[in-house]
Amino acid sequence: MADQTQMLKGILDGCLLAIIKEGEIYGYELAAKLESYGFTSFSEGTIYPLLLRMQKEKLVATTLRKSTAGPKRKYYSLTEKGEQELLLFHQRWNQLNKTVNKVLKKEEM
Amino acid sequence: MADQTQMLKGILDGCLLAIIKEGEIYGYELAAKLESYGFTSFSEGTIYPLLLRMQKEKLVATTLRKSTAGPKRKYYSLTEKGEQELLLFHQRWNQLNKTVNKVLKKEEM
DNA sequence: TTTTTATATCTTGCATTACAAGGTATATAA
DNA sequence: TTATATACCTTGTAATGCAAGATATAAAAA
Repeated sequence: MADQTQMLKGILDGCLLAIIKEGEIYGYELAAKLESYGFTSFSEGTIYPLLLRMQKEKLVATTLRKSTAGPKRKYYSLTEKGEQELLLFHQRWNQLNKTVNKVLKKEEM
Repeated sequence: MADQTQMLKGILDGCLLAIIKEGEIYGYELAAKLESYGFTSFSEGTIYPLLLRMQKEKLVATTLRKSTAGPKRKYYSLTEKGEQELLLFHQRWNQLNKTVNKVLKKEEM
């Protein structure tokens, strides 16, 4: 049956937007931040394709900057469209949350 | 970007288990019940394959019974394994819930 | 100098799963 | 006998998390 992997579908992108909104951040750092929030460790094969997708959709803008200890970092920031998408995500998530919790609470009785 | 469709992945099956636990129910009825809980209407192309999958995994047991107004109904009930899976789903859902809400709350400040 | 290590990003291919579309069958009512 | 509501199933598609592997840079160790 479904594991955490499946549960993340359609949720991870919203979380990325939320974290990027806190301030410019680059991919490698983002992966670490997600873990610090309680997500199980993230593969780069998950993060980078997602970031590229969001860049294509113009939800995020990017800037390359030199690193002190490796190749250039690609910093992400939210666009106006990204902010709007984040708001929509909030709504979808809250709705889902409410509905699922209703189903689960009912079943406990 | 992801819509409700993607968000449901790995969540819908747990919700089905939760509803079936409330009492024996057949597929067609289940679809209606989900709507009553606040989910947007469900295609039968979503429900039936999922139920068959859960049957194969022995999470649910089935009984055919005559209907008063149509072909036979296939009633589903939880197996012992299904109950355990439901518990695991609860844990996964609560964990996800906590983590995502933490990310979203932070971003609001 | 050469090698190793940590940092940093990207690509390819796979598995899972919600869903649309279409098909079949039964019972009642018009 | 036709229409309608009920009830279930199958096939194919799209979306997306992730494993595995490739590439590149900079600092430290050998």
